[in-house]
Amino acid sequence: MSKDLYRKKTQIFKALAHPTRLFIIDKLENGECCVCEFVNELDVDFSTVSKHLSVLKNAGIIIDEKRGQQVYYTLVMRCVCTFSHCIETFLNKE
Amino acid sequence: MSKDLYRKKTQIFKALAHPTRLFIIDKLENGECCVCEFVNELDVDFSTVSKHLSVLKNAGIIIDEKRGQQVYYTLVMRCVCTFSHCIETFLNKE
DNA sequence: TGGTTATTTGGCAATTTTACCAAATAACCA
DNA sequence: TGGTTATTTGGTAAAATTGCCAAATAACCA
Repeated sequence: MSKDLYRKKTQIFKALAHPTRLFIIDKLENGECCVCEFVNELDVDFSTVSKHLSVLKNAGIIIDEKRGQQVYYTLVMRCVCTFSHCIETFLNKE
Repeated sequence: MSKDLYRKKTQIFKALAHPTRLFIIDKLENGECCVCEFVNELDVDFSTVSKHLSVLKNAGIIIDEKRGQQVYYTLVMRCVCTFSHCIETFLNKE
């Protein structure tokens, strides 16, 4: 496999490698959410949440749609959830 | 889900988020390898390879076994491969 | 138009990750 | 025992990531 493909794949894993971003993915598993919903549940600045969302968006894991004043995010790379659940099972065994 | 679980899950993703470590995982999909095999195929210092292996080992993704002078590594978190293939499919679509 | 709300962007200091070199350890063999 | 090979560990400078604040944008409403 090419170096470039490994680099691109790495970007996906890097995008997921943060507690806040994993929380966002978990919430999105059950359907779209607007930015304000994440801000309400996370104890971080709204600008920080926005930057985490843009990391996931740039990686192609989620997409955004503006409706009125709000921006809604949707999970497109659904297999992240499958893997995430596998990790949970794995962690429970230890 | 607890903050601690998110932190632990993040460690798994961080451990995977490097081109060299993804290459290692790919090779291990087909069975165990010794450190020297990775060093031969990667254009980095052997101490660097060793440190990447220890990152994966500490995350519980691979395990090691010493036989003679050599150390062999085996992939235990096999679902990483499934996800890795999903990402490849995803990247090919774009 | 002016004000309010929702979100993103720019900038920056603190923290984390990375890769190399040199040195340490460990197993084997002469 | 001494030398060689395989691997890990410690140290360090460079690069990347993070989270906050302040400022910019963008949409809505009075």
